[in-house]
Amino acid sequence: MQPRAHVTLEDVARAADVSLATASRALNGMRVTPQLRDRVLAAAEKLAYTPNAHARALAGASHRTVGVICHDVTDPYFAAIAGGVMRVAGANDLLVMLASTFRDPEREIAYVSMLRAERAPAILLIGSGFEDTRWERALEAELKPYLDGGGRVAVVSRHRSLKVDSVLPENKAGAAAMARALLDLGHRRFAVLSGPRALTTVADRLGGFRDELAKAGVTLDPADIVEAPFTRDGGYGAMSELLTRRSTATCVFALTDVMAIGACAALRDQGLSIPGDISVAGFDDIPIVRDLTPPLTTVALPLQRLGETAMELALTENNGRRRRLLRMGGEVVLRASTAKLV
Amino acid sequence: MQPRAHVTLEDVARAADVSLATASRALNGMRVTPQLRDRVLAAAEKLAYTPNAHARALAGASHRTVGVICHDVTDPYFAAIAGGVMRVAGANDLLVMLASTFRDPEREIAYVSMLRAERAPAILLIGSGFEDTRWERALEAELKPYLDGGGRVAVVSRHRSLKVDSVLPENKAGAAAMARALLDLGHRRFAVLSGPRALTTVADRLGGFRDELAKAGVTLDPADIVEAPFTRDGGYGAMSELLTRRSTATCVFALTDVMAIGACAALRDQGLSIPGDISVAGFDDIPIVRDLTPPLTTVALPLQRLGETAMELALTENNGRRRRLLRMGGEVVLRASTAKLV
DNA sequence: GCGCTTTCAGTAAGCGCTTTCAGGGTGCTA
DNA sequence: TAGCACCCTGAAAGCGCTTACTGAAAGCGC
Repeated sequence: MQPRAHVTLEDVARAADVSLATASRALNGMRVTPQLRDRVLAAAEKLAYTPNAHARALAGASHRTVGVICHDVTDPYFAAIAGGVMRVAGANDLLVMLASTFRDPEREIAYVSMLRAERAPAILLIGSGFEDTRWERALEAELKPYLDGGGRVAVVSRHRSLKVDSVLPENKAGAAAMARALLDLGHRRFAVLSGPRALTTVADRLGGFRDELAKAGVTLDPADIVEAPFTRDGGYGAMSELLTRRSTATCVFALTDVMAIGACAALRDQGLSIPGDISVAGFDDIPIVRDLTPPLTTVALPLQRLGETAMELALTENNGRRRRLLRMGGEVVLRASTAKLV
Repeated sequence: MQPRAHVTLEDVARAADVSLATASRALNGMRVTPQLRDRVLAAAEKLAYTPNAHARALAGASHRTVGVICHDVTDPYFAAIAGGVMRVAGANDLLVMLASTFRDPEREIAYVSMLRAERAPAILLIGSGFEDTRWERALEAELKPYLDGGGRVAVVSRHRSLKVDSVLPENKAGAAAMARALLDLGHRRFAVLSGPRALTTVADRLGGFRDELAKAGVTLDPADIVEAPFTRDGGYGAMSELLTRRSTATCVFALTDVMAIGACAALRDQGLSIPGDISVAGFDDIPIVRDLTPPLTTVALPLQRLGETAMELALTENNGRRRRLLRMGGEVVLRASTAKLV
């Protein structure tokens, strides 16, 4: 016998010989005579009934799937933050819909639109905004009606003009602190492995680093700044490029740990020792970096907490006033990948 | 002015002075007089209209969100597979809903139920099944009606009794190959860092390893098998335990790379050298292991392809006959973490 | 110019559920 | 025993959209 495509509430009601309303109430735990309730539950069980979430959502029941949009789930930085988001979501009995844009602004907007269509109660944007006015406008155009409709939005990282709750990692101050720490170690000649200029995170970290160096009278040679994708291979390529340029830097600052890992691989492949020949520092403090050899000096961000906090912001009312959680992390963690210069 | 909670198709139709049906057709690209279509599109744009996905799904339009359930997104193994899934999904214009069960069987079933309720066109189960009859029954009970209703399911890793399309990594043969490779290096005394016995993956890898050793007349001392969670910290703990037990093993085989990473950290913390004092091997070949020092010997699995293949299986018709893609990966990659015993 | 097909807009019937509203028992008070 | 308040159940009205089906106008051949 070919089973019906979908068992509906009506089937259950008929099997239990009650009305639709009673079946619905029994299934949702509202007041119903125990006898009837048992009949309904038994029928539902026997028919392997699953409510149609769409019908339910359409009929007004609030639903429990929040959307999280990040740049790349395979990047440990986002994975760690997503882990935090999911912890809090799980504790609140929420499903998480995780989407990966692969850093394509268009796709990011498409995802927001999709989530809006799904009437997700909350949308979390994890990851840097783009310094791109056209994109900002489009995103805002998408978000505005969503917010007006009662949707909740929270972002991790800076978005220039978004009027939403934000969790802001200490990118600028953290990079500045790193500059100071590296200067303290005696370094004077630096190279930076940078990411795409269009990301606000890049602007903040690079700016913070450069400005702090400038305060100490150290300037960053433009030839010592290499731009590459925010990936392991991006870091590898950028470091290789730097080596072919015969940079005289004694210390390389990678704007993310993931890039730093690639940089270390490139250096190893060239037979250079870290920190003997050159020091390497990163940013983020993703879990793996303490297991590297040498363990990586970096700027620590409480990644999991970033995610947890964002989710909490999205779950609590903000009464229309945007909240900004600043000063998340930013302490320099000196490990063995950076050496003191004598 | 307080905007309406949600702009509906009716608002658009009214603004464009056409009927609901015409508005719907215009928005969906069906044949409509250009003049009317433009009016509808302009109205939709002006009102920032987004169709309600639930209403649309309910009204019969197929929808484009597939569900992926994995054990832990923060684990690079799953992240890599998920990356593959998303690549194929993206190419087919599908949204991916990624859920993390944190290895809780109950939660896994809850997620399947949820996805079923959402009427997702496909569900992907990434990660080992549990050797637990009760759980299997429950999962099957959930999946059966879904499949009967036209849902598509694909799994990565072995599930004992699920009649669905499967992508099967070479766990057993891979572990056996590793045993042979390690024996060839001259090792005779092994320890294994194992995961939860309830996982089929554990049974396969441990069994394959042990059986192959047995063929060579080498037995695994039960005291040299330590069971711990499939995480970095699990590996760290298991290795520490092994050290306090004063195991005489010359080589440690961790059932996953992630555990191996933890094991290496534990060894380093005890001042032991790899592979000088002890050799370490893992399983999976997650991207990071080649950047470790020393790089890790492991059994290579084409992680991204695993995910891509699973998604492809779910997207193509199987005409009711389950397909099983075997022999995915399983080659031993010898790196510097294992030494030849003289 | 008439009757035919063809084209395209509008009307209305659901999709499966929640929830308001009304009605009919029941138990209590007077 | 009549009257009232309660509590439950059932009928029915949507939620916002898609898609037959209907019907009018326009194009065509003879």
